[in-house]
Amino acid sequence: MELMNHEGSFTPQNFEKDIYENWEKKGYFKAKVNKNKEPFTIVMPPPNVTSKAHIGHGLDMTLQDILIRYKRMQGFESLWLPGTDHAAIATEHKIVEKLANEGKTKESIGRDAFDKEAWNWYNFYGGEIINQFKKMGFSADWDRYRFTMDEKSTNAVLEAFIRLYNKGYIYRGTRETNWCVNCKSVISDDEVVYSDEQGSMWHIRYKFADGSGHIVVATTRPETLFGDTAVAVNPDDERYKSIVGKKVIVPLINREISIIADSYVESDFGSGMVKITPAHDPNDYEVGKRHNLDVIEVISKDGFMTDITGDKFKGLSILDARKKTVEELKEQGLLERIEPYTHSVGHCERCKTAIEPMITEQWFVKMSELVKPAIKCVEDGSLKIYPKRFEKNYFHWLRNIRDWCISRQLWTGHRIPIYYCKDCKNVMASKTKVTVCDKCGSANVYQDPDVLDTWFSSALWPVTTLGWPEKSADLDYFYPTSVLVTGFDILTQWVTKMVYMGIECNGDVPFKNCLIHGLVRDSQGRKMSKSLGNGVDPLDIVRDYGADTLRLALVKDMAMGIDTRFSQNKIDDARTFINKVWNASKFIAMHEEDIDILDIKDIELDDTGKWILYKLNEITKNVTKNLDKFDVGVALSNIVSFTLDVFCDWAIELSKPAIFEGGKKKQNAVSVLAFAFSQILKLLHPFIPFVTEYIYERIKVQNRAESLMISNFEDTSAFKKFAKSAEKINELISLIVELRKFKIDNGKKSSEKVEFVTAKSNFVEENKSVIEKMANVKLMFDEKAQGKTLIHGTGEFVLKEEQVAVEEQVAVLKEAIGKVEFEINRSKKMLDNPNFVAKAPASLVESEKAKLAKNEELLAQYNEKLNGLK
RNA sequence: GGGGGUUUAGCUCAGCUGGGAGAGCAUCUGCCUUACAAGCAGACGGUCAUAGGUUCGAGCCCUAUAGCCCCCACCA
Repeated sequence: MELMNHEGSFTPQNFEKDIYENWEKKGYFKAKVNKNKEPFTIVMPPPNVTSKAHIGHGLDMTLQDILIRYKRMQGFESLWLPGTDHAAIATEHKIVEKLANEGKTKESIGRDAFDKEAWNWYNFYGGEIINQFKKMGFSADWDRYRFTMDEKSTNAVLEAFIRLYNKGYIYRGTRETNWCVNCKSVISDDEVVYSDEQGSMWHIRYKFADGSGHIVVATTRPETLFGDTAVAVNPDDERYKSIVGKKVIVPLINREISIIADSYVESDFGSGMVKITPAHDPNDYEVGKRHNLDVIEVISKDGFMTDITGDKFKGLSILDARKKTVEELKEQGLLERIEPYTHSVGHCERCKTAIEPMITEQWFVKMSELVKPAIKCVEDGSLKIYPKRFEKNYFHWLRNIRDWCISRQLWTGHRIPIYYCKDCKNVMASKTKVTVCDKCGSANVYQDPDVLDTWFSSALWPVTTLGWPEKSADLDYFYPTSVLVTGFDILTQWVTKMVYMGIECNGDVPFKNCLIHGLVRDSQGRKMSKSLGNGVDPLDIVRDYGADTLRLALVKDMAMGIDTRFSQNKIDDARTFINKVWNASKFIAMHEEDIDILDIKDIELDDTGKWILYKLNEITKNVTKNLDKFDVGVALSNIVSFTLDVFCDWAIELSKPAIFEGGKKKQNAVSVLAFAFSQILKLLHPFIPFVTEYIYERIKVQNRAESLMISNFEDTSAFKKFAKSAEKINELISLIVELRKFKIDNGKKSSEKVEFVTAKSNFVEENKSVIEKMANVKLMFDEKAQGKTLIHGTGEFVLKEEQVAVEEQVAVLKEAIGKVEFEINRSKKMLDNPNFVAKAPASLVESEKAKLAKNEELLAQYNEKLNGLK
C-alpha cells in the first residue's frame, strides 16, 4: 500500500472515474446465488427511455445505492438489478415528434421502419441513462441490465397475457374509454390528468314535439347535442314529474327524443335537466345502457365531426363545431343564456390534448380477483410500506379499482398476442405467429394491431428480470426482493400493479418492503419542469462538484415520504462536509506516516481513546438502526454530525497532545483515531462512495479489506463498557467550552493565553495540558486565589489578575447556587411524582436520580465555600 | 366532495415510544492555533400556525380553525 501524497484539496474529478472502473473490473457489483449468504435485492424501477435521467432519478437511485452498499457491507449478497422501460406512449410521442421534424409520419414510413426508429431510440437513451448512472457511482449489477422490450421480457409479457387470458382474467369489451384524438389511442384512467378550465355553460332550449313550449338544458359541450338520445331528470323531481315520457326536439338536427327519469341527475344542479349523449360521456353512457338508448357517434376517432352531424358541421374540429353550434342556436333563438363556468377537463398525460370519452372495443384485465391478495399482503404485514401512512392510498386505490384497459392503438410496445380468423371469427391467443386458424383451418388470420399498455410490462418487472416464467435459480433465491424504492407519484399507478401481478405470476409478493419517497423540487419548492426551465442535469453537478456531492446534496435533510428541495445551498453544504472529511484524512495520513498502526486490542487506551470508542459504538448503532428502517436522511445526519462534532472537533483535538508527544502515546492515539476514522469511512461509504474509497486506499487502517466497498463494518459493541471514561471526557469537554466562554465574557480574546488559578485536583492535573491547549489558558495551582471565578462541576477557575470584591464573589457563588438549586428542584419534582417514577422509562429515572445526587453534592460544596467567604 | 401531507430561528429543515427546543446556511464578534479560511472559537436569533383538550409533564397525543402543497373522485 502506498500512502498518498495527501496535499491539496478535494478534487473528485481526479479520481471518480478510475475508482468506478476499478470497482467494475473487480466485479464488486455482481451478485450470484450464494446459499451461504442471505440475499438483499432491489430491482431498479426502470427509468423511461424517453429521455435522459433527471435529478428525480438521481434521488431515487441514490437511495437505492445507499441501501445496496450498506447491506453489501453488512455481508448480504446484495443484488441491484438495473433496467429501463420502453414507456410506450411517451416514447412513441418523442419518436413521432422526431419524424415530424424530418417531414415524416409513422404511417409514411410503415410499421417495420418505425420499429427500427424505436430501437435506435431505446438504445441511445438506454445507453445515456446507464452512462449517467455509472457517473453517479451506482453499484448496480450491469451485466443483468434488462429492458422491458428485450427478448426475455417480451416472452414473459406474452406468457403472462396468455395465462391471464386463459384464466378468464383478460377479456375484450366495448366500453366508454378515454380517447386521445391526438395519439389516436385509448388511454387508461391513470393516464388522464385533470385540470380546471375556464369554459362556459350554455343553456339551450329544447322544444316539445307537440309544440307546447320548451325546456332548458345546460351543457358545457353544446357540439355533442347531435348525439343526444334523451333528456333526463331526477325521478323525484316534483317539477318535472309530469313531463317524463314527453318528446322534445334536439335543435339543429331536429331529432325527436324522450324525457326520461334517472337518479343520476341531480335536481339542484343547473336546470335539473341533462341532455344524454351516450357516445361521448361516460355517465351518459351508463344512463343510456339503463334506458336502452341509441349510441350516436358525432365525433370521430381523430377528433372531427362525423357525417351524421350534417353538411354544415361534418369535418369540423371539436372547437370549431362548438363555435358554430352556438352561433346557429343563437340565430334560431334557442340559446337561453351563457354563463361563465369553470370545470375540470381531462387531458392526455403525454400530449395534453383534451380527452374525448369514446366508445371503443378494448382489452381489459379483470381486477376483482387479482386485487384480493394484493390488499391482504399489506394488511397482514407480509408487505410493509414506509412510511406507513401511504398504506391508506394503497388500500383506497385497490379497493376502488376498475378493470384495467390494457390495449393501446400505438406501435410502440408489445403487440397483443391475439389472432383473429376472418372466416370463422375464431380468437386465438398465441406467443408465436399464427398463420392458420386452429378451428376452421383458414389462412385468413391476422394479429390484433394494438399493443399493450406500457404498465403491463412494468407490472411484471420484478418477476421478468429474475427469469420468470422459467423457474430460475435467481428467482428462487432473490425473490421476493427486499425493498422497492420509488416516488409516491407512482405508488398507485405502478406499485399496486407489481404486487398483484407478482403474486399472480410467482405466488408471492414481489418485494417485502416498499420505501416511498417524495419529489425533488427546486430551491423555491416548485416542481422541476421543462416549461419552468428549472430542471437539473445530474451530470452537470457531477462535473462541477463530483458525484459524492450530488448524492449528499440530494439526501441531506430528507425526511421520509416528503418532498425535498434541491438547491445550490445544499450542494455547497455537501461539498463543505466532504472537504472536511478530506482534511481529516490528511491529518490521519500525516501522523500515521512514521508509525505502525496497532490492532485495536493491542492499544493501551486512555480515557480519550475509550471515549472515542464509546461514542463510535453509539453512532454505529444509531446509523445502522436508522438505515435498517430505511430512514436514510436521519442516518446521514447522524453520521455527519458525528464526523464533525465528535470526531473532528474533539476526538482529533483531544488526541493532539498525545500525538505531539510522540512515541508510544502517539502510536496509541493515532491507532485509535485510525480505527474510528475507518469506521466513519465505512458508515459514510454508502452515501459518498468515491471519496471514502479514495481515502481508504491511502491511509493505514486495521483489518484492511481489498476495497472499502466490500469491507465489513467494525463490531463496536464491546466498547459500551467504556461509559465511565466517556463521562469523564464529557466533563472535560464541558469545562473547556465553559472556559472559552468565560474568557470571552470577561473581555479576553480567544487568541489570548489567559492565566487561571485553580485548586489541585486529580481531574485537572490529569487533563492539564489538554485544557490549556484547547481553551488556550494557563493553569496554575493555588488554593487561595481570589478574583473572577468560573464555577464548574470539575472545580473553580479564577482569572489571575482580576481582583474582585468579596461581594462580587458572593454574587457569583449565589448565581451558581441558584442554578444548581433550580436543577435540584426540577429533578425532585419529577422524582417525587409517583406517576413519573412508575411510567417513565427506567433509564430516564436513573439518570434523573444521578443528576440529583451530583447536584446535591455540588450544592453542598458551594454552600461551604460561601460560608468561608462570609 | 373524500383523503393525505405540511406549518419549529431570517432561509432550508431535523427533532426517536410524550421527559430540559436542535443543525446547517445567513448575520455579528474574535482568530491565518503545526488536517482544514471550503477553516476555528463564540454570539444573536423560537408564543414550535391558532384555539381548546388529555397528561405529573405536550413541538410530539386528541378536537376544531387557518395558510400552503399533493392525491383521488367528479360536476351535466
